[in-house]
Amino acid sequence: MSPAPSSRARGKSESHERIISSAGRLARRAGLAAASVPQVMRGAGLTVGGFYAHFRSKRAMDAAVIKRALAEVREQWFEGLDESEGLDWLARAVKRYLSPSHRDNVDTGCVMPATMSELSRADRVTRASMAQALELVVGEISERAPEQNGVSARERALATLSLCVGALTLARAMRGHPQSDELLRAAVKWALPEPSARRSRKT
Amino acid sequence: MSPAPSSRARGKSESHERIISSAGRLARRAGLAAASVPQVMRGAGLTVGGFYAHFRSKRAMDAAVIKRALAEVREQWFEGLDESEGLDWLARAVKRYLSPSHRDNVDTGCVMPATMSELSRADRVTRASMAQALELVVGEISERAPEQNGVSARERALATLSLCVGALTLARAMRGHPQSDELLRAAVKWALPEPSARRSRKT
DNA sequence: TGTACATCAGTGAACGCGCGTTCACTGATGTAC
DNA sequence: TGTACATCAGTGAACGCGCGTTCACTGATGTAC
Repeated sequence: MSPAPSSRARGKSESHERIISSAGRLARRAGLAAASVPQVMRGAGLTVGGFYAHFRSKRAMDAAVIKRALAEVREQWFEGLDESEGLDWLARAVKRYLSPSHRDNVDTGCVMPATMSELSRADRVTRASMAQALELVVGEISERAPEQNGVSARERALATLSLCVGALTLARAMRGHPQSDELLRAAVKWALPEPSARRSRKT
Repeated sequence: MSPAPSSRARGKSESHERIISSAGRLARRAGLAAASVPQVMRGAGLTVGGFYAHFRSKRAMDAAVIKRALAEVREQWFEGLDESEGLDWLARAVKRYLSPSHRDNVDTGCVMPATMSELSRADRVTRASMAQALELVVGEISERAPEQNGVSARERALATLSLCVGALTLARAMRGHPQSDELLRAAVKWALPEPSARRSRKT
């Protein structure tokens, strides 16, 4: 009557997981449009035909993938910085986000630089999925970001996120040109005014 | 021997112009990938077959379109702000760039939010075309941007551009949600610290 | 315990579509004599 | 001035390809008796 999840059902949810993770990898590398159904399924070790047992449409998968990938963005912002607080936490998070290694590590890095343009043109479901996930990121950053000179923690979180996403996207587009590194350094400096400048030797 | 440009030649360069401008419009609205050869030619009042008399390939057109569209970005940053200088100039430029009307006016606005993700994955020619055009924008903003608290004019130009592009892209993706306006306001505030905050009532 | 049937995750071929690119052509314009 | 030829911007049909989606099917697993 209430059948426990059979091993078959577990098999399916494992496949579902592999599909989403394959799609996330492709979306980070080449955008949502390049995460095509055949490519995604091949990346998951499956064949095209099985796709529609997992998602109603390609768009439905897009929405799910973005929700997942933005949850991973949130994890990455907080990962390994548990012991720090306030400006110290923000400085470490921003410097990590705007590092050359994050710029060069497209496959496992933040999904936003690779997909924001597409997302701004996506259907309502995908964008709602994104707005909700992004609000979680902003909310959690706000709880830790210090206010400064009449800028609230939430305003600062929104501005810092914009600055970080913009700078990383531009830096990736300029990859191979000297302006790319220069841009990352300038963005870090602007995200973290005076106080961190005093002890920036540490980085 | 040196035949003056005939009316036929003028006809061709006019077509060339219409093709680039059609592609620019489509790229702003839906990205470079959506600016397909048939769509671009239709928008220029021509048919597919004629395309390859104007460009060697779709990629070659992409490079030309981005160069043109970024030159227009430069014009738009400076347009109508001739009489102002320093922080006053920067404040007006940033507020205009991060205005709700620029966010909503995708077709004629800045090309970057619509194409940066694609550009970071484009071929070397397109990216070189972009890097060169972007350097011009940054250079000209640097000449007018005021330094502040040990941040040079050039660093500030790079950071401000990153912040503006990131915020506009995110705001467009969040269009329809209250966070969209909130994000634009927070980004303006962060781009223009204390001095402009004192007289921000004017806006 | 053994047999017959139901379930259902996944397969693989097929569809119509728009893409980038090619090419034989048309027809208006410019040049030579 | 009039005629024959060359030029060349643009046309439109065709190509092979990968896309999103559908569907009849296979075959392993679970259930009933």
